[in-house]
Amino acid sequence: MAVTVKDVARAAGVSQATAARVLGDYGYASEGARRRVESSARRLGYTPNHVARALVSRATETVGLVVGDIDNPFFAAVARGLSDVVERRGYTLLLANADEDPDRERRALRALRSKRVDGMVVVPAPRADPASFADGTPLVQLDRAVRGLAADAVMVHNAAGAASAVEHLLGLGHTRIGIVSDAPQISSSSERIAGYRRVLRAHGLLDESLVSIGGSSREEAHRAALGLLERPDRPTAVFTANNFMTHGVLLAARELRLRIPRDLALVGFDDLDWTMLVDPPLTVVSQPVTELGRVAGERLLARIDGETGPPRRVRLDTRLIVRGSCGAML
Amino acid sequence: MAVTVKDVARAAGVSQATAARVLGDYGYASEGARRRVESSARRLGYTPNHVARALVSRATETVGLVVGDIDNPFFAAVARGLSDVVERRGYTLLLANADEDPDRERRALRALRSKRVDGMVVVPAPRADPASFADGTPLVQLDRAVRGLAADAVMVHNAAGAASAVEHLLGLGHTRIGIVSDAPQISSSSERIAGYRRVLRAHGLLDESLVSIGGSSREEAHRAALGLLERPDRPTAVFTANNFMTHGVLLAARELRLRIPRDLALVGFDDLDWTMLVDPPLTVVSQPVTELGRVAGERLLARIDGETGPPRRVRLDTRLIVRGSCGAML
DNA sequence: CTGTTAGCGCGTTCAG
DNA sequence: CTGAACGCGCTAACAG
Repeated sequence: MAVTVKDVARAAGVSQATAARVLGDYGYASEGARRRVESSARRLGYTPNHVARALVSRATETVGLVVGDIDNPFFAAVARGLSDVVERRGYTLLLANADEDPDRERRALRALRSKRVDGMVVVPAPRADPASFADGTPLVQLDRAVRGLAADAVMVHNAAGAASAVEHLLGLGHTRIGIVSDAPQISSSSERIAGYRRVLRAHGLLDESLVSIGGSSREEAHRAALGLLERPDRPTAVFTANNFMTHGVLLAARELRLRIPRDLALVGFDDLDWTMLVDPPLTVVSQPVTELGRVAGERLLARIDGETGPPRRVRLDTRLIVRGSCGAML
Repeated sequence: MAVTVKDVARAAGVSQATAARVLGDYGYASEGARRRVESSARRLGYTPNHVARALVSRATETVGLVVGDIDNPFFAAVARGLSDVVERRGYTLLLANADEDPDRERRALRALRSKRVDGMVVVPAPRADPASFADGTPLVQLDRAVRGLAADAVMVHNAAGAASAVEHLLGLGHTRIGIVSDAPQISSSSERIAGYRRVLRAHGLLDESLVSIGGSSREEAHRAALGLLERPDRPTAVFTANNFMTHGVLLAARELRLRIPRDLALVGFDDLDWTMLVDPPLTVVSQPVTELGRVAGERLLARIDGETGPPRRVRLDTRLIVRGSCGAML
């Protein structure tokens, strides 16, 4: 079916080596040979076989991306940023969903490794096993870092971002501030929780009964939020550690007929398309998600290009965007 | 760096062929040999080399996905559904963004072909060139179909979906119903526009000045919506042909201080996470997006498995979900 | 059951 | 500048 270099060579009346040289654009070739080869390649519809090329060059020009779920807008934006950067260099993205499950993640990593990706960026699952990453291929972690894994990582300033949210709420006069987060086994979440705790503790306002920690899905966030908000002594403000948690709180607030911001102030982590479409528009800690993917891509390309040296950790800044979900400043 | 079958064979004291047989799990091997090979494979940390395997088996166990932009929730959900189906069969997803640009699409297709994907599902760009798809590898189109391209396609009943939206509006007493859509070169959009026109024409209410057709981005949709809604004789209801258009109309309505549904009724095509979070919750024509990806995956696998026969077109149903953006029934 | 021998398609010496 | 010859890592006959 597929036409090979050999076919083209025969048609052009040259050796396979010569044809390979002009098609692969390396080594010498006379003007005449080059023209003949190129024309018969076009005529026969030659398509280079990357898998054969990869076998000898030991480079697939492919990078792997392992995320929790591409259907989560955070991961989708990351994928976009990464894809933009690596595609410009001729790489293609191999995608795998791990669903925040270490086993699926291990399998995904094994598959990518078998396919001999030139490098990979991974958003590690909670309780990920550092050993499953250990092997020669360049790796950069994104959003979270696995304990005991010596590899590049690009993340945001999670603690500072969370702190900015809590301080904003404090400045508005709130004293009972809750948090809804997913598992602290996710390093970014644990850093956000830590930032939240640090600020409240400094103000003597930390109340552990207002800390609600649950699963990673919208549904679990919804349940967690209900648990926190149904109580008579519910918090007057809530900080959510990621977009799914924000979604869950919004749903719960609606069910309990809590008006935002009058009955409940809200600051979410991560900005999304729809945060300014809801009523009131949401005050959020925005993170440069696409940029996260781009920076991870650049880091990875640098490693693929042979950069050595100790693991590098890059932190990007978050930005508090004040909209309407906390009411007006006093 | 990488340990090969030959290395394992040597360590286990058997021939390379025998080691290959147990590692590849095909052909005969005695219990003893199998054990020795497996243990040395584990000890050496053997990872099968899929690129070598693919070279001889002529199957990469990889399928390509070409979408407009993975950052669009519609495409992300499609990717998820497709990924679920093909991963279960051991395939991995190779992802490419074409940004609704035929040139980028052509390049993406060429790259995927070079990488020798076993098949691909493509959401064709507007004005896509049928010729760029023509080649042996199994292909299924998703959401839209290219004119003159004889290939499987899985789509929704676009015209019927649009009609259900317009009829809903008509039933509520609206007589000036507008539409905001992206380019009709996208077959799904043109079918939605056609459905809209058909119903209104049947009622003698079609007014071409209420038809607003623009680009595919949120920004262009926003501008188009402003153009339609700023006029004194603006429509009392709008149907939007996809989620970006819905976003644009919502933004424009807010800027013009049009209250929904009192000043403007809205039905959107495509349901999203946030449609029930906005106020009022949006009435939409919901399409089974993840299912679209799954069905495309099954179609593709069938073709990869050797199914022959004429192109098959599959249409999935949409469903009108009535929420609050059109007000109450009279 | 096992080892030997060929390739898969392409990049890469190394003589001409 | 060009061709012959070899090897990347693995699957696939085919004799033993």
